[in-house]
Amino acid sequence: MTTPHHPLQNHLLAALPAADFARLLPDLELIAMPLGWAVCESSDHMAYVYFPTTSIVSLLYIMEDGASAEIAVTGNEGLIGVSLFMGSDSTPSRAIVQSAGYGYRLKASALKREFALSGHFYHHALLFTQALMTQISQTAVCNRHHSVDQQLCRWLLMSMDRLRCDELVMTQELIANMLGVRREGVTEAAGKLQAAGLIHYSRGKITVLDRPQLEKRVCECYAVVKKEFDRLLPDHLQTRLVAAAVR
Amino acid sequence: MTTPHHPLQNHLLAALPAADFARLLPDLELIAMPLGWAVCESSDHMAYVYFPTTSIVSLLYIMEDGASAEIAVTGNEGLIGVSLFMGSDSTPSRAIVQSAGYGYRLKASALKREFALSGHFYHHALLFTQALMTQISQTAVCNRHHSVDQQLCRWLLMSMDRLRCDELVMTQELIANMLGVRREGVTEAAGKLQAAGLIHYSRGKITVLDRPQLEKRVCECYAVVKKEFDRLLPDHLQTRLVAAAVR
DNA sequence: CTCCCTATGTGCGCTATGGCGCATACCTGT
DNA sequence: ACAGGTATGCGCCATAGCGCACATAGGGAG
Repeated sequence: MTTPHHPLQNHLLAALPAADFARLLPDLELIAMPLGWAVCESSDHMAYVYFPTTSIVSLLYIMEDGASAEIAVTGNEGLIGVSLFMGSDSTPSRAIVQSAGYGYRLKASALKREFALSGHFYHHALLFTQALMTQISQTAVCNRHHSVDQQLCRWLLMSMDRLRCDELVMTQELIANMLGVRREGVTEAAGKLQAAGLIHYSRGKITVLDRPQLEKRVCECYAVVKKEFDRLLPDHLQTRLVAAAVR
Repeated sequence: MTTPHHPLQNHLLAALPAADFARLLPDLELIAMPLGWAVCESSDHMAYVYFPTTSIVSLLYIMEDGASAEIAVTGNEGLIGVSLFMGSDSTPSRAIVQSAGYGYRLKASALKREFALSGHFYHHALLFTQALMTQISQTAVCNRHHSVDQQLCRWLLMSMDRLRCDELVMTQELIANMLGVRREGVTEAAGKLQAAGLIHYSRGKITVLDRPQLEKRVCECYAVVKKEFDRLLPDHLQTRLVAAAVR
């Protein structure tokens, strides 16, 4: 069974009134998003905004010495390329596909045309941006105060929320890059979780076995961000209804 | 000598075309911002946006266990209350006056009226928001990878940039709260800087003696954020000219 | 079936930072 | 001048995370 692709799988697009969506549809271009693809390099002038549907994209900051840290992560609840409508068209961070999948992209010109014609898209885009700011803020706080163990739980939960399944294709090395810690630190933290029976992993594949227990171990940051996304972007229900109708 | 107050001391207001500024002027209310005042509590529904002129305001996140961490800091280059025009009217963080001074505030209703009448203000407000996102992102990265020493340098430089002088009224205890580290950690880091002759401090007053050397010790985060602010908000020169004309 | 590459596991010492308790010194108000 | 509070200094130990070196193991390619 092949998954059918549709722009409505992205919540931001699904939240648009039918007329606005119809106007945008011809400009939406399905695009495969392979693992590791740099959707946007730091300081790149972006020509498109990207709407993930089945992929997950991480915003990463790469330091001068090569060390990295994840700033935020976006799946089908949002978009990549906030700077395009915030007034600039670049940021100092890099966007990397963390989980392969698909998405749609929209030319910057089409985006601006749509913003000029109707305020709905703009409105949702700004709400998403505010939610993104919350996520970034919480990342800052979490980096300061919480252990690798807790951060791994947070990272797993956030990734699961953005996929439909309980299985992630992801090496510990990559997770370490995201969290900005040593690979061994991830090995140790993941080992604890596996010993406790919460997850199972093997050679680049992680399966979550006991999500409720993961939620017990995670720091408050996870809930804060989730709550804020739900508050600011309460379109999840609508999305599912529309997606069901499309299928 | 008393400092005369004027809304144009705030760069965002100074960047407005004369007509837009004139329309806003009657609604701008001068307000004293004493040290430690919570301009906005977390999850507070905001009724005003605040434009610092001579004050500095920190965005703080307070954790469940009481630990805190600074997310970003804003002086007369920006405003407090981004959520008001991003679509919501609250955030999970708290805004605290870090350096006493003055500012102007504007009712949410007047803000929205202005946005409807002209896009200039909106445009600058969004650019500022993007710069703020960069600052928050860099805070996240800095928290992950840099030492307390480096972060103290960053904090001092960012504070100096937002004041006109080289003297900060600030205890090490408060700095520790901002950075989210132990007070003793700040004592130690500040001690090193004082021993090296870069700063002098005594009971809640810090004087920067050798700014160039501070810039040598600071991590890359400081420059990244500064560059981004200069790129996105290149109105500093204009501001000074206007401010000079007003005086 | 075998080989090799890559992912994971482990051990060791090191350093930065946290937690705690307490000493000191300075400023301010009376 | 004095007292009291507050800001700063310091020591001690615990521990999380880093850097490094290397061992092991699973799984795909031939």
